[in-house]
Amino acid sequence: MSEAKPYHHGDLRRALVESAVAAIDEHGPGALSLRDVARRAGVSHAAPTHHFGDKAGLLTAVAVAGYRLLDAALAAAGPDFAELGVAYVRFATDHPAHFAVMFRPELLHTDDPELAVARDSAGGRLHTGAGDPSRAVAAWSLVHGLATLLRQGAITPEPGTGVTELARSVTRQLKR
Amino acid sequence: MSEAKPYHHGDLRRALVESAVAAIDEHGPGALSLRDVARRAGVSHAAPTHHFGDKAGLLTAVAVAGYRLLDAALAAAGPDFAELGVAYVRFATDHPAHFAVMFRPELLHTDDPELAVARDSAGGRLHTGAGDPSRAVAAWSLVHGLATLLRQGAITPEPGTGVTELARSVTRQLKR
DNA sequence: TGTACATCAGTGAACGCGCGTTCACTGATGTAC
DNA sequence: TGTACATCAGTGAACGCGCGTTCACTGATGTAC
Repeated sequence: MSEAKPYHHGDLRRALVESAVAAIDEHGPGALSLRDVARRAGVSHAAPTHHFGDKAGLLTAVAVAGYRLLDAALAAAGPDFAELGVAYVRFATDHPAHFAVMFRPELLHTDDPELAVARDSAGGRLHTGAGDPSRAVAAWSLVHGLATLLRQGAITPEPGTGVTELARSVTRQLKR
Repeated sequence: MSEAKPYHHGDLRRALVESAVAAIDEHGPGALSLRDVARRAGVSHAAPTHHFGDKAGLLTAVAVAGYRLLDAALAAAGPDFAELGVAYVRFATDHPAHFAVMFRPELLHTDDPELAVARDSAGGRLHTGAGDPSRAVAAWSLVHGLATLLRQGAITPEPGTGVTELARSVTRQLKR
């Protein structure tokens, strides 16, 4: 509650990731600037570089956080395929910045080991419910496409219905 | 064949759109710069502005070209839903730059009338084969998701099979 | 056939801007003794 | 309890860069008479 701003932030790394998410929500991952992130967090413009090395490092941290959130959401949804699909779509609409960054590999340090671990864990959950490979590709395509089109506003849920219902009705169109 | 470069290009507008497509293929639509496009076309850096007004104008021209290409591809595919889906996925992998720009509305002049006409024409064809609305959303999500994931390299066709076969096997997973 | 003039296409210099990154630095914290 | 020192976090000035856009301009073409 003190007015005086301490020299040491305490948890600047986390704060910078949160500022980056806010910036991406507004302007997209391609337009992210380290200086803007620093401004949002109220620190000097060189601070993000100090913590993440470079811009791709910061975006990689956002992607890792995203995969962990997705992993947790899929874990909570249980093993049923339809519920996994709904959770995937809900994750994309609830965390659009994370979702966007996760699928922009050209902006990331794709060789980051933490990233690989987080991605593989979430990816594994996604495959559990699918059945044969062809069906897995179709299922992933279906929910990924719906998530993408919703995020872009190309599709909007009908008034009175939510994302969850829409996702459920769409996953039902897949053969059992 | 003359070495001398004429002052007037003849079809610079078209050449600039093609240069833009090449640049987007390499670096993505977000990283497009007018000066780079001009360099590729061998003209002064102010020439693109002369033709398109601003950067969004150039990207809008790319998007319009993309919707017209998609429209033609869908028309050639005929009315069958599965074939429409295959054509959609093939369009995305054959013309990744166009496809990317078409789905980045924040980079475009979305109120451009030519854009609206081209988009609606292609969109209309896509809906013809679908059946009821819920199935149309599912079908679009399915092919759009597959196209997106293929373009990002998140999914790759198995060795020996092509995009067409993969698209067909995926669309088959949708209920009749 | 010739000449004047309007129109359009493309140029190149100049501007101001925000950016990523580097670097020597200072403030704060923790640990050894 | 005190003091010295190492370590880490964050600063702020400086750099060079590529960018979009503006603007007065020049080269080329077409049309009127």
